[in-house]
Amino acid sequence: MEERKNPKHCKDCVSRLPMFNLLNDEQYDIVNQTRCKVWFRPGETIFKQGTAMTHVTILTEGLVKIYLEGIDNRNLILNFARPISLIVGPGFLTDYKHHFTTIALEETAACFIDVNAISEVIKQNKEFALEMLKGVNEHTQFNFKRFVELTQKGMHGRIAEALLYLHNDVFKSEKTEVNIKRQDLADLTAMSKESSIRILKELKDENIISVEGNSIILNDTAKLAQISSKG
Amino acid sequence: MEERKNPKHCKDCVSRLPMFNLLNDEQYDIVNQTRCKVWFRPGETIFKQGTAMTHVTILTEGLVKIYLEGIDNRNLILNFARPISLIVGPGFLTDYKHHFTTIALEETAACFIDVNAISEVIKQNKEFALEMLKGVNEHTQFNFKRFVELTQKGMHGRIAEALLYLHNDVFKSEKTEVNIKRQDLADLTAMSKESSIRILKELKDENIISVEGNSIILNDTAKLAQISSKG
DNA sequence: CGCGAGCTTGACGTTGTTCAACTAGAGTGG
DNA sequence: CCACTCTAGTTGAACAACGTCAAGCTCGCG
Repeated sequence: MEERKNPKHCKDCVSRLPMFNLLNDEQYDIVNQTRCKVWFRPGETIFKQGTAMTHVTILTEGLVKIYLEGIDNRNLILNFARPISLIVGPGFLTDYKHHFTTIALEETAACFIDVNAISEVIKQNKEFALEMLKGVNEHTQFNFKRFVELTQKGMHGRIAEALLYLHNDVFKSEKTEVNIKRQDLADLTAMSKESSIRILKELKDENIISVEGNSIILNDTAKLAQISSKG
Repeated sequence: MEERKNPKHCKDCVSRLPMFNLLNDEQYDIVNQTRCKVWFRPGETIFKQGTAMTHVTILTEGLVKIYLEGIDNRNLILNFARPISLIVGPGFLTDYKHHFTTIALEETAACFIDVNAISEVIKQNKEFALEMLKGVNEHTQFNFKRFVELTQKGMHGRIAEALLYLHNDVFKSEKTEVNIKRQDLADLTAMSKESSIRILKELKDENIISVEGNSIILNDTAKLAQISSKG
């Protein structure tokens, strides 16, 4: 069991992405040769914006936040990622630099694969190449949606949207509970930390959510969806 | 001459993108079979957000604006495109829908190529596939930059940035003159039309720009760059 | 105990939007 | 030719949204 969690070879890994099933043995070897797995503690940086992109990252355990380092030390969180996710930034095939920073929020494991190995596999395997492009396009769709939200919705709508995103896509539990720091919520919704706190307080006063520290319980997701849509 | 501008076959087209030089004769035939060229007048919609993406678009003449249809009839302009540009939205390989609207601003010609033909060529030609992915990643880099600007800069910075973008990437002439409607400038910078007008007026009063109708002359690009960077 | 990081609150100022009114120019039909 | 209309631009005043600053708070941890 532990052997399969931390296997000798990629093709025996239970934490592999569906798209890796498209590879044949030879292509698995190419990927496996340069592969290395690393554990990160909460708060540790996995890779930082501006540095050289020598590897692509596969998140196999934990939780990370992915964000743009903006102006005057302000950040903009693009998304959170859960296993199993392939993290390939837009520096791939272009300037080979990281265009966002990735930080572990929980105990997190990541496999690193040399970009040249990935390029080689893409060249050898058409289906893999298409899946790669498909993945990038899905991310772009997500970004477009957020682009509109962040520029056109008011703060209440943005917070509501963010809470639903955290619930549906990041925490996904039966319980309607999400866990996030105030500053991260602010960076996710493009507002100041104080504003995010104030909106949370209002939602709490209306019993739409309950707050206890970093834990936020969504009592009324329908109401949140309504707030989100009307701006 | 006119023959080469409107040729019988893609491979004789002078308006083809560098990446199409990677194709062999057979692959050119695949692309050419379904190709059709259409002219659009200013204001005409080339394709609209939400409709099925049956073709990819190659802009061969003119100028278009590409924008997201947002909330309450507000739009967000992603970018302007000049020939020769391959326009492939994030619906490609995913839901095969258009995720943005494209409208001609000048007399514009576009070639349409069936998405299946493009998929087939991508599968057959590794280098072409890599170029495609590279192109998408370059767009993503551009979008990230704008994402930060629109959420973190003040109105002055956003207008200054927009004017420099229009000058450097869209109009590109020796003259420091750009041409844009007030509403489009507002949609490009995520503000109201009235605000864009007011900022332009301030810049005009400081002699940083000159305005005559839709024509804006950038008298002091250095100053604009400075305004853009300090927010 | 004391320290530091994150959270909270209120007061205040700034930024940016909305609304309404007015203007200018281009096209259209009588 | 004029009246009419439509669109785009412009302006000011009122208002709402949002950020900043400063202070005090809580809680875990050494």
